[in-house]
Amino acid sequence: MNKGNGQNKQPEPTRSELEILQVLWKHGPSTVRFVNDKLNEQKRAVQYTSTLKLMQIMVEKGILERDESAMKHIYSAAVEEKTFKGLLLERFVDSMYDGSATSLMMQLLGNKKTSKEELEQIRKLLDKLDQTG
Amino acid sequence: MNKGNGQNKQPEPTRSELEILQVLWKHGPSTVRFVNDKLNEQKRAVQYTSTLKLMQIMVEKGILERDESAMKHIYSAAVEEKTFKGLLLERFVDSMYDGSATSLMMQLLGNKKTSKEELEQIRKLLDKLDQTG
DNA sequence: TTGTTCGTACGAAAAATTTCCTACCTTTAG
DNA sequence: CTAAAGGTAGGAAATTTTTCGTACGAACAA
Repeated sequence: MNKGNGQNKQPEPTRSELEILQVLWKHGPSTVRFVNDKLNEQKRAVQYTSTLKLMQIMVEKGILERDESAMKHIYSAAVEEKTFKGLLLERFVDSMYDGSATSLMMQLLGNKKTSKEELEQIRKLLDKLDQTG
Repeated sequence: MNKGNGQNKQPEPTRSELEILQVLWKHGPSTVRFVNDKLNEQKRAVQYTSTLKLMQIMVEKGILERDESAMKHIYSAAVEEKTFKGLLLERFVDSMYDGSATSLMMQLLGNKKTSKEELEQIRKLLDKLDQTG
């Protein structure tokens, strides 16, 4: 049981898997060739078949989807970007900041210099939350 | 060169290493026994020597420090919690949110329901940043 | 047709991470 | 003293993750 694909509960994407997801989210459904090129731009050299293999595995895991109708298979993320990142973020907060989103923000605001516009944007969001919440 | 320990640029702590760091940050300098117990509380079973080994490796990497004056070695984090987490956070933001702290916050505030107190706390921080910055 | 290019499939090697076994030393209770 | 309990060291095995070599089919230009 639990062998083929299927939308299992994501155990924890590996770092490489994440990189591939990023490309697909950013550029939409793509060929292996395209993804591989992107990776090689941003990263150290990676062989074409390595990327291929990884993406195939991700299909098995249900992280990616594949359209095989044409010879050049088209891969796309099977998980929605926002949802997925949200999940990872939550885990990050949980493990690193004891689940406190606030303390994470504190750290963030404290560390990096955020532009006035950004601060303003955040403030607006806070206001909106106050109203609705 | 670059073999023993020494404060090299952290390549990327593994998940297990992070778990150990958490314990040490939370409880301060500890014995392997203590850390192992904590891990077993929160996690699946881990053998004592596994934890030991991992912590030894971390010392070699310079992530942990060890006081061997007594028979029961005392381990402590060689990296400052806030700094280290800040670094990881920054990487997280970079890779996941294109470096935009704001969009991360958006996501965070949007997803999880944050208490009024927490929101207020953030607002205060924003004010302070406005003054100083 | 023929060979070159580009694609997938698949097995396995390589590397990195994690786990544990075994040996051996120290401390402590009896 | 002796046995039991608890430490560390280190090698090696087991897993997981990543990379690549090889085979082979389709497309395409010459």
